Amino acid sequence: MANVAHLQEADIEKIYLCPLFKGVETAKLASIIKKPYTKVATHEDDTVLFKTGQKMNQLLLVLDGEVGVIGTNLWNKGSIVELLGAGTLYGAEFAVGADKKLGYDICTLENSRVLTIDYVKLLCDSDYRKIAPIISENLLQFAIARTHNLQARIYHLAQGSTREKLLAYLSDQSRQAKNTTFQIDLDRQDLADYLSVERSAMCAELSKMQKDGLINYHKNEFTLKKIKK
Amino acid sequence: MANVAHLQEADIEKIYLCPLFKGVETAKLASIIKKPYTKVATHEDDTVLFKTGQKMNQLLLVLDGEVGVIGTNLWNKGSIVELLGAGTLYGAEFAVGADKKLGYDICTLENSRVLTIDYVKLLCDSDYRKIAPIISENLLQFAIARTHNLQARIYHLAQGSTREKLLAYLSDQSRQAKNTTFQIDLDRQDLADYLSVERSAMCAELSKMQKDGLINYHKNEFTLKKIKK
DNA sequence: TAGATACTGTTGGTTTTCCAACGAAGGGAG
DNA sequence: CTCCCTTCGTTGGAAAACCAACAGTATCTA
Repeated sequence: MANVAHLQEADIEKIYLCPLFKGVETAKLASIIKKPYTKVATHEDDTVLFKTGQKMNQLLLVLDGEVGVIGTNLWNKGSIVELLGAGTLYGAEFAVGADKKLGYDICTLENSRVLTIDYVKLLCDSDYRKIAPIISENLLQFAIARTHNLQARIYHLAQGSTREKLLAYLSDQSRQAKNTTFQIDLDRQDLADYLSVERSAMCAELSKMQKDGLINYHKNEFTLKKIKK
Repeated sequence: MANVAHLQEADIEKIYLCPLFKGVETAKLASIIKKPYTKVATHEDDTVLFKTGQKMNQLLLVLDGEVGVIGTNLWNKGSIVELLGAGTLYGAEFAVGADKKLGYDICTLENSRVLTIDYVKLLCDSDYRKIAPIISENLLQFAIARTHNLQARIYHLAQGSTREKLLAYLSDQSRQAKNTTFQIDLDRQDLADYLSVERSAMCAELSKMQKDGLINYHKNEFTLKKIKK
């Protein structure tokens, strides 16, 4: 059950930090998030915010808690496609283009506070129009960054075995860090979820890979032992 | 070894059909593809066109043949992330934004004819500037459509078992067709590649699913037997 | 310091997938 | 029609992943 809530100081910060709003004057942004088409609400865990097939006409910013993007097949079996933690903005893609039908359920995974912006109304707002060019540009950057992230995950997920998934993921992390030694953000469970494998099996595979001399690791620090060719 | 080639009548058609150029006057488009920064070349199969880590400064349109996007890990093991068949445009994402580093190899999988547009030069062309607003808008649409496709594939790939992958994929196809009976575009091998499973194992699983009363199929026509709940 | 609470690593039995090989069912082409 | 070639389905042994249960380690708090 949703309850109307109010913006707190820390929330404003999260809004400003959204890539979509980068470069927008804070005063102008502040005026928008005080309009009536912007709402903040608290939801219990396991609350469905938007349902598959429905028209998506809201931007959604998670202020606290965790929200999941859930794919559901015709036999009503659901699975988490993406996690939206605090500070994550979702739905910007739907603000543009003809097909605004949502392909997933959006559902709270914990008690959460969520800000929503009705962008049909937003687009009509004359205050918005002043910052629209910046946001349009940001939206393009945002969409493109997203395609890169999604394509990377596809590369990782499409590998046949757990070992190959790990090697693909770790290789990309190493490239990003420009170093064969680097830290990763995810803990074992989150990494297993990201790669869609069992945590325990993944741990075992990491052990083997270390024994086989491919990698070294301790906690979240990994070193890749590239073979000369 | 790349050979310079020339545009044929059928090629022009493929260019016009690119979503990126939708709504652009054909005459204006024709003038651009005759500029020196647009090139057509034939390549033997297994030719690397662009390499991981290199700066991507070209749009790439496959005119004939097949080109693969290949992820390669630090141990030089490669795997196909995406297939680019005839008519496919690749690289538009890289024309915008700061990080233009390519994360994959682009490599021909057959003898292919490929058109490339150097977009650094393209962006400077005064003829291009006249159509730039349309292309910018198209690019945004293109990027967004791409995020939807990629997210869908992630949903399918992230399923734990072959059966679940198939159910997720078929459910989405059914939704698109707005019908529980529908045809799919992919043959068995392509579907198995898309879902990253073995073809034979997938065939066996389809059989079982039919025996279990979940689906019916014949060749590429499937019917989903949704359970009432 | 002791206890509670994550997070990580290990192990063994069960299930699923891979893999290679083969048989069956369709199309063309000669 | 027959032959060739491609696609689709089946099968059985080998390999890998799942799963549950448990042991080790670090951190935090009382």
